[in-house]
Amino acid sequence: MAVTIKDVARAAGVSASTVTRALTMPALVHPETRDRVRRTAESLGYHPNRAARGLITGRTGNLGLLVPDLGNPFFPSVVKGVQARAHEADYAVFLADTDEDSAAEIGLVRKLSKQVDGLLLCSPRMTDDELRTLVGDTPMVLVNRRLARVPSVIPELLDGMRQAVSHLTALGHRRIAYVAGPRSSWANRERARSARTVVAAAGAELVEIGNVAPQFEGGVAAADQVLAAAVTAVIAYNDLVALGLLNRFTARGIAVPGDLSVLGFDDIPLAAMVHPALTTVALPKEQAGRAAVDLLLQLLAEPDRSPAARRELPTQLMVRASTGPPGTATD
Amino acid sequence: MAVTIKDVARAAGVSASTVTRALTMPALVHPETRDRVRRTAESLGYHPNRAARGLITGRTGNLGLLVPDLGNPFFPSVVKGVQARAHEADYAVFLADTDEDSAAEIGLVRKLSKQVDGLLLCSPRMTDDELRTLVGDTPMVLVNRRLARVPSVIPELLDGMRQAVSHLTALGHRRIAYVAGPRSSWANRERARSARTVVAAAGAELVEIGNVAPQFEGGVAAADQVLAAAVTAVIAYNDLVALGLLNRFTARGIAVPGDLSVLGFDDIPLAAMVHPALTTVALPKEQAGRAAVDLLLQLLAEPDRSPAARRELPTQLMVRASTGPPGTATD
DNA sequence: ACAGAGATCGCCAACGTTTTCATCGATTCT
DNA sequence: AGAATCGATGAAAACGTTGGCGATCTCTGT
Repeated sequence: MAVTIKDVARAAGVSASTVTRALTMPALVHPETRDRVRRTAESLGYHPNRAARGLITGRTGNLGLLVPDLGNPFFPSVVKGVQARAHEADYAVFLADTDEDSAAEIGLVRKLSKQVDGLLLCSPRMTDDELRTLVGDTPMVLVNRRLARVPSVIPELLDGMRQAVSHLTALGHRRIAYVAGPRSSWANRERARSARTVVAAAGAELVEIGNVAPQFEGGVAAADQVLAAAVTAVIAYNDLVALGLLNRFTARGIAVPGDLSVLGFDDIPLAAMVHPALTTVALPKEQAGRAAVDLLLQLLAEPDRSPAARRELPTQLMVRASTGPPGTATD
Repeated sequence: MAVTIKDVARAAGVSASTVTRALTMPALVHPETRDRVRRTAESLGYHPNRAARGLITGRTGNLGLLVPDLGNPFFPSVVKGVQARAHEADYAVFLADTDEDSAAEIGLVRKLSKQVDGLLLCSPRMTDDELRTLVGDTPMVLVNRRLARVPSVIPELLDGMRQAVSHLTALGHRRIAYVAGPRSSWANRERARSARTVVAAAGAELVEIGNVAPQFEGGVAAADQVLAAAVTAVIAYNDLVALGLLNRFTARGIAVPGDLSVLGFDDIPLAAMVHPALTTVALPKEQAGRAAVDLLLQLLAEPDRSPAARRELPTQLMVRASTGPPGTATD
């Protein structure tokens, strides 16, 4: 079988306790024996059994990460950030995809919470109340959602929306549509609210359309309503929806940005690959993942302090080819 | 703290062993006590401590999944399939992204192998030799790669390529390019080989270009070489590369499919969203993930039998708008 | 009625680690 | 010089579960 701590102890001529100490509390053993123990451990290929360690310490060395839909390219980016940071800290991460289903989400939180030291909930779809009942059970941090008393990492959406709307009004747009995402999404509620605030402040008019699914199909479905709304620009809940709009507009012969400017949110890699390239508000994705792990690790290290740390990460407008002055269609 | 098996035992008036048996070997206890134990366990909210169980059984109840790049939409689909099937079987899955780096890959296999019952390697980039040294250490199954004596789930690439080339030659193409992906990718070697075989069999001519990174940028980089090769159709290593080609062709004013037909591999969701929609060979993604878990679970259940089970999954050509008869550009 | 078989269950050791607690020199302080 | 402190180590208990072994009891067949 695998090499255990006793094997190392025997080979190094010390007790098991000393081996443990040499490896995890180096200050407590004589430098000479410490090195000897470490060398023999190394040469024997010893790796502590995490189950045994977890049994006594109560820690698993694992983190859990829940995302609504890996199919939305936004989330893989966050996952990458989480992974990178977690592996640096020698944590492994359980990933679970909830398929945009809040019931599945709750079940997975319950199930995973026993197997991890802490949980990362990315854009959870459950209600605030449901979320609250789960908090306290396990250390957790929210990504892309805010809730009182719960640590979270969120983007500066209001500022992102301000950049987007400033861009559009500077181009001359005065009547702008917002295609809303899922009602259960905090990000959507926040974006809608920001849009209202910012558009009003700019003295322009906002038309709200939706809600639609946060996917390509949602955009396709909303496109005709956008056209009927007689706007000159449309801000989509996210890039996937924006791509759906773009697709349907192309199919109906609407020129973008000539007839209609389209603006997304997220800046998924895809946004720069399509034609016309999508103007969008870039959200920090990998960075959010890393920050969330940092927050969680900090929480695990000092459980009592700072009940609700919050990190707000900057956003940035990426101006590409899908936005322009209104009414400049060439044909 | 958490409720342990002793709490349940005390509450139900039996010994800890009986609780264990009532829950995991129901046949061994009297139906009446079994039900009583189960009810009290339920009411106390008892869940066995996995670390303790793992310590004695040597099983973790975890699976590991390695993918080269979550940013490639192909992999999230596989991941989804793996997750779904694993959760059904009450396994949790560790996900790790190797960033297309074979060294990181090897390290992660080593590291994860101690924390899981089995490993799923999706499109591993390491060499056959490296792979072989890792096998035997931990039960593992390969996805999208074949190696003697190792269980694997792969797509019927030759047949997929045959469908693709038949489609192109039926349209009248006689000189076809293949843009190769990473040299370290088995899938690429296999696709290239299939392309040679099938194109030759069809009496057409194949021009090989590359290797490029399996990403959008790879396609962009290869596009001009494709144009210089004077072909009428191009088959890309995968959809991402195909999209890169498409993008660069559009930028250079090349009409697709008028001047040049473009064909991809994978059928990532994105393929249907772009304009023109991409003709591509659809690979079973979620299905491959599920099949791989099935194989692994079967392997864990009966470690000795069938040293190298292999599942080959069918592929299917999705004809969309990026392919057509050669030389029909309208402008 | 009695031996043997089968069903049901409790006791206890074991899994590999961490963590007190105790031990034993060696050093420092008074 | 004796006491107190400190540094380094080992012995043993504990973590929560499982599984082998044996004890008890109820049947069955003779």
